[in-house]
Amino acid sequence: METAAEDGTKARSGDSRVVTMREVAKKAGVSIKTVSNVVNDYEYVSDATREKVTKAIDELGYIVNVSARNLRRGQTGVIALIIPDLQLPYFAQLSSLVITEAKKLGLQVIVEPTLYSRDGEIAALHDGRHAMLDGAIFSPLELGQEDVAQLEVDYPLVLIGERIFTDKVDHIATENVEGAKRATGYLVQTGCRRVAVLGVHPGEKVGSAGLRFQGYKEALEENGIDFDERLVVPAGMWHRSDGVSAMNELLDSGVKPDGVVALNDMLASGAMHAIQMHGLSVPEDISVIGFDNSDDSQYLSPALTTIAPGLEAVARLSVKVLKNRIDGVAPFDSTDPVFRKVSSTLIVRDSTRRVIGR
Amino acid sequence: METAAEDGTKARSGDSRVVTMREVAKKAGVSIKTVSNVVNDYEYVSDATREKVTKAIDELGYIVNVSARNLRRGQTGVIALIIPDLQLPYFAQLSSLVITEAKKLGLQVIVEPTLYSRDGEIAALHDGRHAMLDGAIFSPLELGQEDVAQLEVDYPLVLIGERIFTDKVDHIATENVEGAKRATGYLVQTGCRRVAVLGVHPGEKVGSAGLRFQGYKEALEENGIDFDERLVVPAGMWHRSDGVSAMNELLDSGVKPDGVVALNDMLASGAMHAIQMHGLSVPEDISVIGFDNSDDSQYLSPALTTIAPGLEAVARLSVKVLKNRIDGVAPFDSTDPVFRKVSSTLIVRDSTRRVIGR
DNA sequence: ATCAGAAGTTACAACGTTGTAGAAGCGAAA
DNA sequence: TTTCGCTTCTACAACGTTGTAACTTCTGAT
Repeated sequence: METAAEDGTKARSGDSRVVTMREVAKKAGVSIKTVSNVVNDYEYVSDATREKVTKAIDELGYIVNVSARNLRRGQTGVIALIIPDLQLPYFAQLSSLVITEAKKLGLQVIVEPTLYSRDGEIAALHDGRHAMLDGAIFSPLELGQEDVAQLEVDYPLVLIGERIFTDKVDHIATENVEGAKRATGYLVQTGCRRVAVLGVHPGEKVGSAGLRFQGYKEALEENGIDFDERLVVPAGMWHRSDGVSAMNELLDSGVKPDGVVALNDMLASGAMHAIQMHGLSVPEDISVIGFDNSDDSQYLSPALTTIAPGLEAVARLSVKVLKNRIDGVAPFDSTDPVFRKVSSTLIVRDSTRRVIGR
Repeated sequence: METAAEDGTKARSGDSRVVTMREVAKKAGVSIKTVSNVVNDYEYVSDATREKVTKAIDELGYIVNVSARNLRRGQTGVIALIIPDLQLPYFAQLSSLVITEAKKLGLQVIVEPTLYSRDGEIAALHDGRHAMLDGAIFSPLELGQEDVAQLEVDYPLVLIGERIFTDKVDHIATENVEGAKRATGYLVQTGCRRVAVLGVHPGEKVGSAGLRFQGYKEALEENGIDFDERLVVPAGMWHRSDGVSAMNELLDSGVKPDGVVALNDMLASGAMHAIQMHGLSVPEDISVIGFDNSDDSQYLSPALTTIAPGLEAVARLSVKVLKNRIDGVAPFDSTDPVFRKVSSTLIVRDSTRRVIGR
């Protein structure tokens, strides 16, 4: 079954030796370089020659040796996506989209989960493995504003998210403030006057929790609604069970909210559960709105109204900018680092009441 | 800012040229091959030389050029993981584990989602991109028993899951039958006598749904409980909302189950919701048990009792077997294709009652 | 002192591709 | 006819590494 080759190189198991350009060239009766030219769609190849070569390629089942090409070109066509955890729906979705976008541009993706470790993030950025990567997209979770220096690496890097802000690295951000503002504003439009917020991280400024909370406050202010400290419920983690406890805490405390802005969909899911367990109904008694438009938010009962942060655009833009950098092209006609904020969308489903007067 | 190199090769942006073994060798006063030997931990290098070289490497900031190594060795150290969808928690978890295991063995992973397309699966298996991959792990969803031939590829391939069975390819399977049997048996031990099953795919034999349903039936038989067709609820999809509808259907039909085996955790989550919306409680009125031990099953209310299919083991074994094949080593001392079934575990949480008599 | 064998090191030739530079062919302008 | 420019094709030399085989040097047994 195994074919052992004469020299050190191992032949792939199966029937055939590996075909090289040399053999294709011989069969087609042209030079190796001409085969290369055909493979790379070089302009100045006559139709006759092109056809001869293509035929030979097909007959021999030739495929380019990517390692050799990489060596010669000094590139690999592979980028890294550095994220905290592939199991978090948000990042699973992001990864999926990045992989799809990268494929369109002929890039492959190696996903590198840092598993919530600061050292993991630093290691991923500086790891020698990058020797074989053309660039990286990085979504920090542990690294913060004080670690800006870590981002100065010697390969193309695109930053996503809102943990760190710097003008030295390309950055694709999402509308955390604006999104939460829109969510809160929407609840107000539907008639809510006592809007609670779940999942706040007290003291945090930069980072999803801080920014989303800020959006909540801005919306209240714009709508002339007084901020009420008692309607603010912190939650360190953003799992479903944290939403359950936070909501229970709120309901048991006696304050009666008529709307809830959950800082992510998991919290919203837990909150809805807690509300229903209290014998109240969503959205009649209390409206609930989430954030992220995670894959299963539409399958909750009731289906969750939420903010879609535009991950597709984040994926598309970050891959595009990275690809430009790799190719030495200036993205968006600017040599400076790019900063782009992707706009969010309100997805209205059944966990909120109708807008008044429509 | 950009440094343009003299010849075609682009230097990485930043201050330094790329360092090669040649330069390290010169600095350390040894041959290139000796540097290579040090880098590759070759046994017969004197301590003095090793130190000289290591020092030079550090000072110059040398890292191996993986493309050159790949070319020379005929390998890339990269494997593909072909799965239906990275956004499904089950596959996100699997991917995460495979990446971790692969890293331990010095392999990198390219995740290739086929997005529920038959052509996607076939393309992923036969794609020319595999030129740069050492092997692949494949979890089929669309391909079935009739497609066995598609698995005959000329690179190392490890199959996981239960859609296809063949003795020509290494295969790591999970205990679908046994797991569902254990789940059902456990409900019986806790006193359930009218155990419903949710998510059945009528007519299916191979595949998770068919196998898990079979386990359910075997458990009933072993426990001397009559099979009741009315307690079987089909569901094509396995989303949370499908669990809600299936459970509603069951409860509204008048049959009164005292236990529910949901064929996955999402269905279980939906089922619990429906039960609670009917004013019944879990587990007092109806026990619910899931399957998969998905990441958030512990965060449901109540926390879900479920079957953990041993994905860590699947990941560990599949990567190990693949690595062995790549290295030309016989896994588990057998040259024949490997077939291993990973054992499942019952995770007892709060959605089921206590075992009687304990 | 001699010699076998192990330990330590090295020169050389690949691995398969592509950039460079230039040759060959050909038609049109001078 | 010569010259020029364009198209088409090719020889050659890298890219940076590692396997092979051979060459030293050293150790210890004879």
